[in-house]
Amino acid sequence: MEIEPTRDMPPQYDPAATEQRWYRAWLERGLFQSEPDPSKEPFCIVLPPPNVTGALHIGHALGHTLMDSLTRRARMQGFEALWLPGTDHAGIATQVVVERELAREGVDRREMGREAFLERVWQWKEQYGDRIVVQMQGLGNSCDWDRLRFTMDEGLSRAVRVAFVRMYDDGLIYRGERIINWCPKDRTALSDSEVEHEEVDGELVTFRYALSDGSGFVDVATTRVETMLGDTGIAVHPSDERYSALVGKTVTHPFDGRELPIVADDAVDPSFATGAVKVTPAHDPNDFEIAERTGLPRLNILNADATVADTAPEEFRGLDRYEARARVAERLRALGWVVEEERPYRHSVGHCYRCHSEIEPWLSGKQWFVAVERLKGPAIEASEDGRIRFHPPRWQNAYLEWLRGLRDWNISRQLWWGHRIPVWYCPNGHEFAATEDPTECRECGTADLEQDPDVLDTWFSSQLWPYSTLGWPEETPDLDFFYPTTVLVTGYEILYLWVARMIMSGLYLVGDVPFRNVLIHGLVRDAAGRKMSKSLGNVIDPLDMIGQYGADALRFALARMAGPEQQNLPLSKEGIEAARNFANKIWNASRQVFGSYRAGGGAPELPAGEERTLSERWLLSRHQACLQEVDSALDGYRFDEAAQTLHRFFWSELCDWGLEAEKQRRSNGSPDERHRASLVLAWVLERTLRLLHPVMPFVTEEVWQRFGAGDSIMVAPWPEGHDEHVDAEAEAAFGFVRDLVTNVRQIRGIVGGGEFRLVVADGLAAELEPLREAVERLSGATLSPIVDTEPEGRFVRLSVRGREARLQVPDGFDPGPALAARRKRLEETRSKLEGSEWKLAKDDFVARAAPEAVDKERRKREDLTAEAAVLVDQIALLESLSGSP
RNA sequence: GGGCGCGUAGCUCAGCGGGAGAGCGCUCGCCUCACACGCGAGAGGUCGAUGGUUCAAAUCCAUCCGCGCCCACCA
Repeated sequence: MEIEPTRDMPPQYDPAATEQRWYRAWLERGLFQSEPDPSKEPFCIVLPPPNVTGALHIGHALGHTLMDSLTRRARMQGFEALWLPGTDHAGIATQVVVERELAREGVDRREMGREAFLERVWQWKEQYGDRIVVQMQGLGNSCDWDRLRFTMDEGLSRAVRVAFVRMYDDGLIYRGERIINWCPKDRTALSDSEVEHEEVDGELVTFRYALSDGSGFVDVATTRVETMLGDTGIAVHPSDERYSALVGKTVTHPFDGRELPIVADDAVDPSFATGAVKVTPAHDPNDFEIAERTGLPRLNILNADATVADTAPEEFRGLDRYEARARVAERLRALGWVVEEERPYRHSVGHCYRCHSEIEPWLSGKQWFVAVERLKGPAIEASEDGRIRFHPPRWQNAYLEWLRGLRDWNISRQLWWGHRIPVWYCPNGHEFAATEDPTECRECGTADLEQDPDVLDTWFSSQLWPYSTLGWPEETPDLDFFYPTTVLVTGYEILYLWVARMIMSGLYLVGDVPFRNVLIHGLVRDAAGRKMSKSLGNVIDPLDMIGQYGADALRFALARMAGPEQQNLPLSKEGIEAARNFANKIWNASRQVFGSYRAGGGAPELPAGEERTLSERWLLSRHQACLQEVDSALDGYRFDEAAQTLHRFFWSELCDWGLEAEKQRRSNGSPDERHRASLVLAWVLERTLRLLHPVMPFVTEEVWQRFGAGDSIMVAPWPEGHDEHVDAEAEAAFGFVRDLVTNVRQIRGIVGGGEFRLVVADGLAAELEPLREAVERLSGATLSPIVDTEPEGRFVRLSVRGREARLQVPDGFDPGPALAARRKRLEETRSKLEGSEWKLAKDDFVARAAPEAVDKERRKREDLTAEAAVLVDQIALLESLSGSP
């Protein structure tokens, strides 16, 4: 009887018709929601909040796939699993986007004023801020959307103010006048972590200052000649004999006649260039410090937009910094004071991580800083004593080194969009921080208060994310239950910017680490290993891919690459296509099972052990191995291994052998018999679907529902181990069958007409009898016990795992291909055998190698010898069949 | 200038002390009653180079070559 095609399952899986339906169902049933439940263990991941301005890119897709897989598995394992989503207000990024929009309307934000501008940004946020949320849902993310947070929510804003005030009152936040990283395009200060250093081709210009007393010159070198307009001194190393006589003298500035003292300072490297440094305290961090120590004055010669300020000689005023660079060089040349040709010079220059402009070290009045000295220690300890574990562990060193070298963090930004610094000033010179808007000065009672105009670095609010989203500073049940969170999943690019700061602030403000594990995943690249970028045109858009191949396919393609050691994850359309094919395979294998299995009656149950066939016992045993490998892989965040194990088991074992072995049995007999013959397969399929669900949520749910085994696979329990299914005997016995079949297939080569007959000894024939149909179907040869007389001339001898069989071939059989393959294999076998014999003949090996190694080598020699003999035999027989010598 | 990582089949990578592996691609044959998004059978590698340790090295050590990344206030 034929297997009836399952009526409601078309031959191709259609993700588009499936995914949204299930996502809505999950949402409606509230399956993503999580509340503290003392009867369960907590599991919590906070989503690294994407920028509200952002669209879902492939990097998000990777991180989200990993987080969703972890969360879904934890949920199935019985944890109270919370994946907490949210978005980041992303100070500069968002402000720039809205400014650009305004520019198209011909409006400058400064014209509209702070309040109107902020209103406009909020409007923008209301309109577009949810876009990325919708995109995340398309990926299948099982976030608790009822808890969606935004870094500028009322609650989180309060958390920011409370954190600031607490640190301010504790002396950890201070205001100071120090040189900072200034982005002239965004017109704001940046922290050190927001500056990206890049090698740039520039020029090293060496020029001279004349000594004021006319006794000579001092030569200095610089890559930014324009800064000489702000020079206030010359520094040399104290023990540099070339210059020791000059210390204390002055040089005269060529353009404005200022006298610049020559000072001595240890920071000068006598071996670099001329050994004398022009000191520009307002435009170089080193020079700033030299000036601090030696008392040189500061002279700021740049405006906020990096044009030359009025403090410089008139002829340079208003010039852009690059124009000024050229003009100053030109004027020096005109003076004959450029002593060397300007030399091409490759050096490292800081760039803004947002707009990529060159950063200008600048002295821009007072800025707010976080003093990191007291925060570092606990953060270092937490990692060293294992309270936080990095995956892969090598990131711990990077983290520790960064912390040890960390300097105070500039947190004030000269922007409007963001958390305004909660500090107020009164005309009497008082300054204080408050969590709520004050009405009068705390010290003198005056109502004439002015709030600091700056806002906080975006990362100041995101560093609070793991606990502010759980209700901090209130002592909420959420915070109590879910904090510290389980694992933070992120790329390495924000390890310092974000991860390290969460750890420092969490320890300081909450008193415990924010997460127990940090999973640093690699970077998705194109198939050629290049970074994806718009300019290269090699960007893979996750939304496109979901549309074309389905979310499951994209997720599987990403997960199969993502191990903690994998730094580069090359993704290609072909890879996603292969994953799509896998989803289709799952679908079709299920169709096949449901062709005989009577679905709908709940989770499949296994028949009693003695009723199981050999291939069923084999499949159950292999399934246990699969389960174990998947568990251990996922416990170690080795998604690549888990995905590959599932792929191999499902495709190469379950489908290629488990499903095929008893096709006949499942298509013969009464519906009842066919159902019984499908029980083991259905059982294994149902469980394998559960193992696949965290990575491929949609297709697994769509198929799993047909079992009628529960509300949703999302809340079905994670499969438990069944040690009693591990069956070495069945694995060996069925392994023999597989080898036998493969041997026949190899000899048979091309499926031609005529009858192939597999002739075996009586004992083996009896053993294979229960598998007769499977063997015949899979090998394409009929099985028969040995007959009294030798089979007629046309046969090939087989030896499988030391057991003999003969394959009788039909008249028209062309032994050519098989013959060629066997000859090649014989050659290989002989060369291996030679190697093995040489090894065993060597006294050193037998005497010094481990006894097991020698035994193994002896067995290997025997196997190879036998194999070679069989091959010689086969070749002779095949030759006689073809009539060639 | 420090630190980390990588060079294995055409491509992307696994293996990390004892018989060279996977996926994709390629070749050949098959529309075999779940799936051509499929089935079966194959081809393809001096494991970057040199030297060392070892009975034994893709695997450990050293040096070199090539590539990538992170950190850094050398004008």
